[in-house]
Amino acid sequence: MLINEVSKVTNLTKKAIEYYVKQNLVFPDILPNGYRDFKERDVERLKKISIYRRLEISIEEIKLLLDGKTNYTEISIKRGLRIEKENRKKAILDRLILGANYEELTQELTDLEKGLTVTEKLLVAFPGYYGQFICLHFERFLNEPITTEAQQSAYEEIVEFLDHVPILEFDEDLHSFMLESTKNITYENIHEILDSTKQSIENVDEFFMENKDVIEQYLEYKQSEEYKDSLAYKLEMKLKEFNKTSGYYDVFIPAMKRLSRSYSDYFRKLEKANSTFLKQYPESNSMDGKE
Amino acid sequence: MLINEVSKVTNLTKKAIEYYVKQNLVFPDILPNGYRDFKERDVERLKKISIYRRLEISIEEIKLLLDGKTNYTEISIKRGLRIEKENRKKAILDRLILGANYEELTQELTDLEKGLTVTEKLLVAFPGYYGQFICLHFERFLNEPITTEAQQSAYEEIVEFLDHVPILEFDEDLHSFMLESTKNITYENIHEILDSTKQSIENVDEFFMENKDVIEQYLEYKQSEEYKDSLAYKLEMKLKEFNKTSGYYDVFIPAMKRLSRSYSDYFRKLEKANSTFLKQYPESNSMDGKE
DNA sequence: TTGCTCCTCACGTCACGTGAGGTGGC
DNA sequence: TTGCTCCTCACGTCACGTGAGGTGGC
Repeated sequence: MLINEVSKVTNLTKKAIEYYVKQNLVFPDILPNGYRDFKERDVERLKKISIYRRLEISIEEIKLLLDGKTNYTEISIKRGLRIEKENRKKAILDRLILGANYEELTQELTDLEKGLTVTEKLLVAFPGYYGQFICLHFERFLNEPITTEAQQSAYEEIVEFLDHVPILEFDEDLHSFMLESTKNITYENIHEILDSTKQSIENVDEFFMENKDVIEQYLEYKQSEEYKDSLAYKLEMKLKEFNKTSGYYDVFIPAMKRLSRSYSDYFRKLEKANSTFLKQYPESNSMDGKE
Repeated sequence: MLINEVSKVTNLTKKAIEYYVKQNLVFPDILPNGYRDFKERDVERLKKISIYRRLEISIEEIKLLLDGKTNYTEISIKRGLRIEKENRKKAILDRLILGANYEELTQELTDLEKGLTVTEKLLVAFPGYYGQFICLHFERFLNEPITTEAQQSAYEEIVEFLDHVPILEFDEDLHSFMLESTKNITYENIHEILDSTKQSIENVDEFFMENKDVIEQYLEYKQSEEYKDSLAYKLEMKLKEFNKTSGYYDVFIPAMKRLSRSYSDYFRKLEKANSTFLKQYPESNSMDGKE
């Protein structure tokens, strides 16, 4: 099929198709006269690409999608963050309408941008779903203005840490395990998970009462051979190890506590919940990984 | 003040400042050695520009803002529409996560894009606040899928109309009157106005009862000499004239009724409200301008 | 030969960033 | 002279659009 016909059936312009060919998104055969010959498989790919582009997914991300190196979840998370950011900026714009003064808005913009910097760096520093999860987790605590010297230096320490933290690399199997097990999750889902975690930490006793069965089942599973042979276990060990050696526990978490009052409140509650948990189930390991 | 110092006090990069100079956003003096000499007034402008850029306002729009040829309201409206669009796209993306099929999503995307096309063309075709108002007004009726031939041809007629409608030009005084009287309005405000209009049309009798005093005061004002000398009157006449001669009433409104079921419902209610109104206040003109 | 399709450059977009190469000031 | 600042090109970015100029197929 020549480019003109492909253009008609995919509703893409010839120039767009040429561009995708040059970007190595599709690989038509080249006929002896130099004409591009698109097969059915190319046309199908182009149709997908068309949808993705109309949803404003970048060429780079489309490549990852088509190669199975990312999933919609990652894109959805980033999109959610982008929309959140636009909403915040619009809110500031609307305060400009109401006659707020420039100094004040400059300060607010700076605080907003600092929060965004940290979330973006988290997303870059930690791979896949794990990065998305901790990104949205900490994002909730990054809306406070930076007013003190201590906060400012904590912020700088965090940025320094995230810029130099060794990249957490997963082998092929762990990576595809994570992709596969999180492929149906959206931005909103993660928010729900985070909210319910917060809820349970606020009302620890109630949570333990209500979910006694589930918790015990979970603990049992975690002791089982089946679990210890699983990729989930391998992943958990890998993350624990990384958190210990990278400075995540020693540098990042303490700095977050100094940066954000709401985070240090959260952390205190978490510690309390954890000790309650340990009293009740002394045979288990702690609930770490939820900092 | 030389560029290095300006860069420090404004927190802009030298390259950004150079770019703004080249784009004629600021006009530093040029010293005999070719160096740019920024005055206090330039620095203040650059500080504003910095805020605007951080809010993602384009250079072109910043020019209009600084020249007083637009206000924050216009920007807020466009921003609101942009965010709305991103939300809709994210919703489609999330349905991709849930495994919706491509054909279906392609159709939805197409419907979405058609709605966006109309809103954008409305914004271009009608100036300032008036365009924003009717844009958001009709936007509420543009979320229906296009399933029939009749709808498709109505859509094409609307696009054709909007692409060729003569530009509604206001003189300097009308333009600045409109800018001035709408400068404190946000995207959300317009939505509130539209919603309350809709409410009053749904419950006409109640509305007339509750607002008897206000309505009568308003009608009296509209009969007064003061009103007939005002720019508001001039604006109203201009819009009425335009709506009659441009095809707005004869082409656009009928096509909208064919395109959108919800709009034709709304229109019918509006007509009923209008005749109730005329029965009650036969001396007044009709309530037109709310189509 | 004519009219159509196909191909590959080359340049433009938007708001700068990243140099290179040259000059001015102390 | 040295080290710093200033200046003006020139090229790159992202996802194409808009031609120009040349070739292939019927």
